[in-house]
Amino acid sequence: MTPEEYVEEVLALVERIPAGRVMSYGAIAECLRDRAGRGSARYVGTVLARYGSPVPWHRVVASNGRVVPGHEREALRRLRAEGTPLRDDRVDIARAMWWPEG
DNA sequence: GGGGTGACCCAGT
DNA sequence: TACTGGGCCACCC
Repeated sequence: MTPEEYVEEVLALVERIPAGRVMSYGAIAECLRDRAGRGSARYVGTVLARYGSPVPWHRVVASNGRVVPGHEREALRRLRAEGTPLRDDRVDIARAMWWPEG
């Protein structure tokens, strides 16, 4: 599997995250590990930094609920609009975390 | 082939 | 709660 194909897998998964829910970088990496056989939280972050603009990237947050560095305002604005559970400027991961079925 | 670099994660303080 | 150090992994010089 080429890096380009891995990017496509990441973007496709991010697109499946429902409004009002989120996934962490680590969760995405672990989820794709079965399909792609590789990948890490760090690399998922790198992929979204470079290629994430077309997808709902604001639904991807760090495992501690912190939103995307450098895009806090935009991310929080969109998350609030979707009704994502927030605690101050962080996502309430326990309530918002989403996993694909299967 | 070696080393630098992250939109990370976790445990300890 | 905030900061630190170590581990991590794939890409890219």
